[in-house]
Amino acid sequence: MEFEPLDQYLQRRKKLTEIEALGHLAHPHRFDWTHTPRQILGQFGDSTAEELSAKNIEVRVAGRVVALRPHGKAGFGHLAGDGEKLQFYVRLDVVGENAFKLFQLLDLGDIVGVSGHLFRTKTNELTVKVEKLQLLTKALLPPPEKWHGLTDTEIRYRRRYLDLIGNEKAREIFLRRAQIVRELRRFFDERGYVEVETPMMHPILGGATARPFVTHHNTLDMDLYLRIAPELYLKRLVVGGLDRVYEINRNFRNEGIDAIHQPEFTMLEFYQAYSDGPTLMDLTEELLRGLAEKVCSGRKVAFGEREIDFSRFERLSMRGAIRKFWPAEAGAAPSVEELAAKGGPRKVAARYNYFAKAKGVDAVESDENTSDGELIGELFETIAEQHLVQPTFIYDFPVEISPLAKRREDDPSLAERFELFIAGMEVANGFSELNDPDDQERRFREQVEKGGQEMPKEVDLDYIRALSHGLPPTAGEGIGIDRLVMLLTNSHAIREVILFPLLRHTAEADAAAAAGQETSLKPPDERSK
RNA sequence: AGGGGCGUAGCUCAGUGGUAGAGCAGCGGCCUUUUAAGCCGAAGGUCGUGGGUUCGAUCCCCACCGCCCCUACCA
Repeated sequence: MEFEPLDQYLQRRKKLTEIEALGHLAHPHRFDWTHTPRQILGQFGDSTAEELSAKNIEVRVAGRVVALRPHGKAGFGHLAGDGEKLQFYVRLDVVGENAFKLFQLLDLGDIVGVSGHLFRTKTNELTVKVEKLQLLTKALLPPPEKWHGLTDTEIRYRRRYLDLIGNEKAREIFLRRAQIVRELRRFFDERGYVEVETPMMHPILGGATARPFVTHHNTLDMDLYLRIAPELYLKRLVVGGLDRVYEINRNFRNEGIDAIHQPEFTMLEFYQAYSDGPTLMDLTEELLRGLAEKVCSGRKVAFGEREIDFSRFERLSMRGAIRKFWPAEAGAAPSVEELAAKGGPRKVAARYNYFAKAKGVDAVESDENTSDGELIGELFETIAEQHLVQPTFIYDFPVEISPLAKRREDDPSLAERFELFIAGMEVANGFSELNDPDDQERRFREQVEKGGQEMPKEVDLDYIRALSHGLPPTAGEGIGIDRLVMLLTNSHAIREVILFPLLRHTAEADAAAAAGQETSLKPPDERSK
């Protein structure tokens, strides 16, 4: 196989042949290093030239060649490893003719090991004076352009390895993502939660409202859905006596792709028996504040032009948010009574839409079947959601749009549910879990009757059975990890925080398919010839 | 799906209705403390694809393809 840019690929192959002719192995098995570049800079970054020569420190260090500055019979280069760059200095009279020829045949991107003593150059840069140079791997293709890094967003996503080599920022994002996930685990582990893994392939759709991906198990001859949420399995575990559980894993939703949506995304869900929604709001605040402090070293986090302040979380009821952000030009904001009255939300929506049409902004969408509760949800999303930049909990969701949440004791039209919004994005969703099997079965049946691709086709009877065995009063919550990582890394597209985001398939793949190469996932007997 | 933007050397980008330009990378040469090393030299292009207007199109027009952004579904 040959790759573009072909001239450089062939040139590098030729150099590799020359290197082998010098007696070097193309792919040696090991290199006994003593330090990584990061460790050397960490340990000796403060040592003076005198200290270094007095201590006579010998190191063996490996990494990718990211800069080369040959000077005739000597030369400098930089070696990248472990996220740091270390300079090395090669002299013909030190390494000898053979190794110096190897140095001259090096290309940017090659992986080498150098052995030698540390010193400081004229410009006071900590440097390895190379006594022995070894090729560890030849790079047959060149690294990204050295000034601008890799800027083509498509290649950055499709060939993330190049993005990681060429763009320090990309590397930092994914290291921080790992740190965030580590802190989340620590937070829940410390509080006695058990981490579990529940099925990714579900026989019945449930746990959220979304269009699913469908797959098929051949031996069982059974259609399965890639899960849209783990919720119903996690609550089964609480029935089973795992009073505190969490899962960090992928969900799959067959919906659109944009700056804040990817078909597979990572969700943290956690459940806690003998608790309720309002308690989780406090816990969430503690969790996110602590994360910001640990990961971003402060409660105030830059996000684009704005600054997100995790020290204070606003709390607003959904109806209150509609009132608060009701535009003045649309007349008097609706009263709480009007929003709560039967048929009230429809009148309010009509009033808003009259304004929206005149003003040319988005209207509230509904039809004759839209319930009061659904209209409240629509009003909220249209009027308020975009304004929720600082961390804000919205609570008191209509029960119609909360099929798995417990009703409020004092108002059965409202669910004891909240969502957290930051920078206009929904980041978390939590509630007191509905644990009345009769009410749950009724709501499931309503969903099935309502129909649609995003609704279950059948009632999950085993889940009702589990509830019938008794789910303690429980609170649960889901937090979108990708969006959280966006906030804490100042990233404005979800693709920046997912290593290999899904993209349209490539012209390259299409060409391969056209040329008759097999790219289909169909079983062999169904493949076209 | 609709609206907007972009597509020129391997990369980052200039540019013009009259046969295409820089820096970096690559190639040859000089250079034993450089660091966006430097200097000299040569090479590199179907200007996204197809059609149209024109004496002549990379440039103007149309269509298509690809990517990005916004809007709609969605978390």
